[in-house]
Amino acid sequence: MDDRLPELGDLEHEVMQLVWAHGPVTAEIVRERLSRRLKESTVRTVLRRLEEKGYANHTVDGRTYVYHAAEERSRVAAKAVQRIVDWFCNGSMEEVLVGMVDNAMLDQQQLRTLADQVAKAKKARGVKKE
Amino acid sequence: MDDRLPELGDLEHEVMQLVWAHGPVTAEIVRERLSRRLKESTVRTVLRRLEEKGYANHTVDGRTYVYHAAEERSRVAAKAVQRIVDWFCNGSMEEVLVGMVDNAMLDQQQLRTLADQVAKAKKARGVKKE
DNA sequence: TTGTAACGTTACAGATCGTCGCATATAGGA
DNA sequence: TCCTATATGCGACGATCTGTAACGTTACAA
Repeated sequence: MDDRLPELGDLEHEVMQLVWAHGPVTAEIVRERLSRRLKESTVRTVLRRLEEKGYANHTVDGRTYVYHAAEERSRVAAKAVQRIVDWFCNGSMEEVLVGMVDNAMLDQQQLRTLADQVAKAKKARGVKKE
Repeated sequence: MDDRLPELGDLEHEVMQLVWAHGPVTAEIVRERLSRRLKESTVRTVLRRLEEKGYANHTVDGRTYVYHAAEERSRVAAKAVQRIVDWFCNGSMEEVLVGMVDNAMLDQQQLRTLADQVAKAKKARGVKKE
C-alpha cells in the first residue's frame, strides 16, 4: 500500500503523458507523437525504464510490445501530492491547503466547490466499501 | 512569479526542515540537530546549495553565517503541489483532488472541514487585498 | 605572527537521465 | 531451409545531481 513511485525525468514525463493520453501505445506511436525526434532505441529505453519504475505495463501483440499505463494519471498525481504533504508538512493536508490559499492558487470558494464536485463524483461512481 | 524551486535530496530536505523548525540557524546548530553526525564542511556545503536553489538566505553576524528560510514551508509545499498539478493534470486541481478521494487519502468530509478551516485561518489573519 | 574559528573551493564516487549503437531473435518470403 | 526486415533488450557514455569531506583562506584576538 505504500506504493511510492520514483520520480520522472522530463522525457520520461512526456512519454508517460502520451501513454495516458492515447490509450495503449507502441514505441513507434510514442516516437511519432514526441515533440523531439528521437531514435527508436531511445524511446524503447524510456518505455522500459517507465515499466521498471512501475508507471507502465506491457502486453505483447504478435511481436509488438504494447504499453499501458499501470495507474490512472489522477491516482499518480494524488500519490505525488501525498508525498509532498508528508515531506514538508508531516502529513498535514490542512497546512498545504492553507498555503495554497495563501499563495492565491486556490480560494476558499473553490475549495467548497471542490467538496461538492467530489461528493457528486463519488456518488456517480456508486458507493463502495467503507 | 513562476518561481519553480529545484527538487531537494534527502539530506537537503532534512536540513531544510531544521531551518524551518528552529528559526534562523547557523551551520553548527544544524550539525548538532542532524540525525546523522556529519562533518561541518558537509553541512555548510548543503546550506550553500540550499541557498543557491533559493530555499534559504543568509545574513552575517560577526563572521558567522545565519541561515533563514527564504519562504514559508507551507508556501513551498503549495508550489510543489502546484507543480504536480500542472505536470500531471494540466493544472486541474479538481482532477487531483478527485484522485485523492478516490485513493482514500482524503474524504469528502475532510474536504469540507478544510474549507472551513481555511476560511477561519484567512479571517484570523485579517482580510487583506482582494 | 600565530592559533583558531568560520568560510568557500574543489573533488570524488554513486545514482539518474537522455541518447544511442549494436547484438539478437523471429516471422515471412525466396 | 536460409536470408532479410523488423522489433527487442542490453550495455554504454557523458552530463548532472547528491552526499560527503579534505583543504586552503581569511579575519581577529592574544
